[in-house]
Amino acid sequence: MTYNHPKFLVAVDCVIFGYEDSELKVLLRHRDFDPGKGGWSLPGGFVNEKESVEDAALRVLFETTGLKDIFLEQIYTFSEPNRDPGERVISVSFFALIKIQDHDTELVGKNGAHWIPISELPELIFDHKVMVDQALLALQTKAANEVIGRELLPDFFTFNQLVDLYYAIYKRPFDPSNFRKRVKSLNVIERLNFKDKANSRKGAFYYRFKEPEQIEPYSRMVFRLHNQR
Amino acid sequence: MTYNHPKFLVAVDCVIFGYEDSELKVLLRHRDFDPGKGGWSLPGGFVNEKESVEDAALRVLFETTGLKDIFLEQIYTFSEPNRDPGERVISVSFFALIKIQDHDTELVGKNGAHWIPISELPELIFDHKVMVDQALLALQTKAANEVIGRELLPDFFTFNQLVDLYYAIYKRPFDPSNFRKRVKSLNVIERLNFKDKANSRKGAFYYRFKEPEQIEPYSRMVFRLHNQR
DNA sequence: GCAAAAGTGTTGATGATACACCCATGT
DNA sequence: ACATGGGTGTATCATCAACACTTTTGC
Repeated sequence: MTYNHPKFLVAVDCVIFGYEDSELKVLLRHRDFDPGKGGWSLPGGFVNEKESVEDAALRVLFETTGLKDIFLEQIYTFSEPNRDPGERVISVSFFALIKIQDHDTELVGKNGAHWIPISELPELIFDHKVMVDQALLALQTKAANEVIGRELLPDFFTFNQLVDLYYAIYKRPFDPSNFRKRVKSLNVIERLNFKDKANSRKGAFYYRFKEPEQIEPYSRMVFRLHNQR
Repeated sequence: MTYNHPKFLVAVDCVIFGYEDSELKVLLRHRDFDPGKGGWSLPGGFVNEKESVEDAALRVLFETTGLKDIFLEQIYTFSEPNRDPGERVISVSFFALIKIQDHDTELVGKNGAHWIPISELPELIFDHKVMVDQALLALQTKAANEVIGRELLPDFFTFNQLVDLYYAIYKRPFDPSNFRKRVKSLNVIERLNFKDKANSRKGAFYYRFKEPEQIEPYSRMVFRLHNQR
């Protein structure tokens, strides 16, 4: 049997976060087609027959970065009838985390995509700014509930890199000493027996994330996002 | 200009929570039509032209409960190609909170809808069980971040009713004394000068929620959902 | 006066914050 | 030996959980 109701174009838009040079960045596309020609947009695409929105998002991610097996999370569905001035499109937004150093820079360039620091966001078309804001909030929430970084940092990293990542995500300072204590207590990373000597004479040990199966559940960071009053 | 891509049926499904007889309940429909005939489903409906998914959900809510101005929050979009055996349908789930005592019971009956305690959920069609589980989690999260009850309890209520609501939502006990202290400290409810004398000789004061504009921001309950380890 | 529920107070444990201090090393 | 960032320890304060206690009232 079939239903008799209106049908809609369905698209996905991806807020792809990366971390580089102590900055949180988003992958944006410069639009060379209408609608929104000349403006900036999130990488996105239409959903195909026999494809879930998650699969469509993974396809878009592969097309723009050349990477598979990417962290991906659905965020919200935007459906205002006039949100796309061209034609009605219902769009599902996602956020993704990738290690910038791993991606295919050639592909990225070919697609007119660019890594833009979150602090220097240009005007975005349609409701894409809202998507970025929601994605950033989701990233902050994720970072509060677990030690983030597995999908953003290099495989080996120092505590300084980790705390700098948190600083970039939250735009607020963290006491390095207390941060270190907290992260260590959660038992999700392990120290390696070599150091980064580039930034100090003493050298800072490298760490890496443990394999997921070695990690106990409920290892939350739980610092207050809003620590006023 | 227009796009040339496949189009899809888009629907909404609503997890409507109510609170009655110290139990958290969900409004379910008994299906007298295919697919899923004879089973239980969430109230839902297809999205119309020129209607956002939020508007569609509000319409479904009005049709099943007779109520407007309902608390409503989008949760997730389900898009597996085969999730509906009839034809491909992409469905956006919502959760809603209503005061059971306010609703139009006649309408509800006419639609084959029933209030089912969350602890006695029957088998649900398609992926509707997942929708309920996600909605319950969203409700628990909301209850942890603010004092919930404005949309579920009668206008006047006692502290016991409030703590019982929390018990129903979390299925775990709360120390009445500490709960009371916590809620009072958040300054979101105010005591009225009359009592419920039905359950004790002393009588328990009635309270009501303050108007939203009288409430300071960041009044979170913040008790741990998972208080193991 | 006493039972029973409403409501308050106290205490010890836990966790967060601020910050002083020690460590290792290249020059 | 000292400057520099890496890393540890500690004192203070806020918050939470447990539970003893007091209050109010009808019978």
